[in-house]
Amino acid sequence: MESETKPDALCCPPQPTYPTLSTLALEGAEADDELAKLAKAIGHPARVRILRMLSRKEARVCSQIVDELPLAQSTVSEHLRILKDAGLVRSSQDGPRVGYCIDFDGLRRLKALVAII
Amino acid sequence: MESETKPDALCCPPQPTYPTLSTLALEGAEADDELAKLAKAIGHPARVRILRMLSRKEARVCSQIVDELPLAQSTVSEHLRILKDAGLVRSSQDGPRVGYCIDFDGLRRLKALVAII
DNA sequence: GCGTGCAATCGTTAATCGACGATAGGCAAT
DNA sequence: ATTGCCTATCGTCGATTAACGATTGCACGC
Repeated sequence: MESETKPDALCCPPQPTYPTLSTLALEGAEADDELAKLAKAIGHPARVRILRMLSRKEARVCSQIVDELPLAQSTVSEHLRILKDAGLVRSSQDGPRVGYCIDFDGLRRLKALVAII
Repeated sequence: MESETKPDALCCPPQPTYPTLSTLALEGAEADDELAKLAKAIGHPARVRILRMLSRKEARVCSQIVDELPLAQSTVSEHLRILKDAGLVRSSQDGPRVGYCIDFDGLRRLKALVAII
């Protein structure tokens, strides 16, 4: 996998200083595919709940998220993987635990793409 | 089906004067489910393309949409049904044809729900 | 009434998703 | 090194999705 490895006091590293966000297209076939991919990632109630949890900073460690949801640990892990693949969530190792947080770049991108529909 | 039936010069009737939009919750389990449902509806490139088409008023009649996409008529009809079920699209009969247009209430709702994540 | 053209529905198939239990891997104490 | 905890991955199963061709159902012109 391509995870981050640097631990952090609370959660993930301070975002790699948003790369090429402003140069990305908001329209066209590529943007359509990108929006579809992001939307698909939040197209499940459990994943919306996880995103909301993280955005309130209510829960960050995987086990906390598992406790909040009526789902098996493996299922939650899979939802987290989907959110991570979509670029909406970041993770960091913190000893034996894994901290999760919002990927604000991805979320901003989603909001921008939705806003201009 | 529960379609609209009143034809209109170009497309759909002038939106039934947005009902309870401002009283709907933006958070909580119901809002999560609602967002997931809306996001799922646009979680496919073809449906994003259709929404964009309609928002530009580039194509409104079903056959036009079919012509713009590399998909069979039945497949496009299914995508339109999904968008309609989600409340993102409206339809109106115009003789033997069917006009489609954005449901601005639904789209606004989607944008609002995404914006506050 | 009768064909014609357009769109929705049906029926099928392959692929993907969602969920789970079981297993494997990694890290920190012991 | 061994143990114990936490998370990711694997394997499986049923449900859902996406796509298509074929069929049905309408609304109009003739």
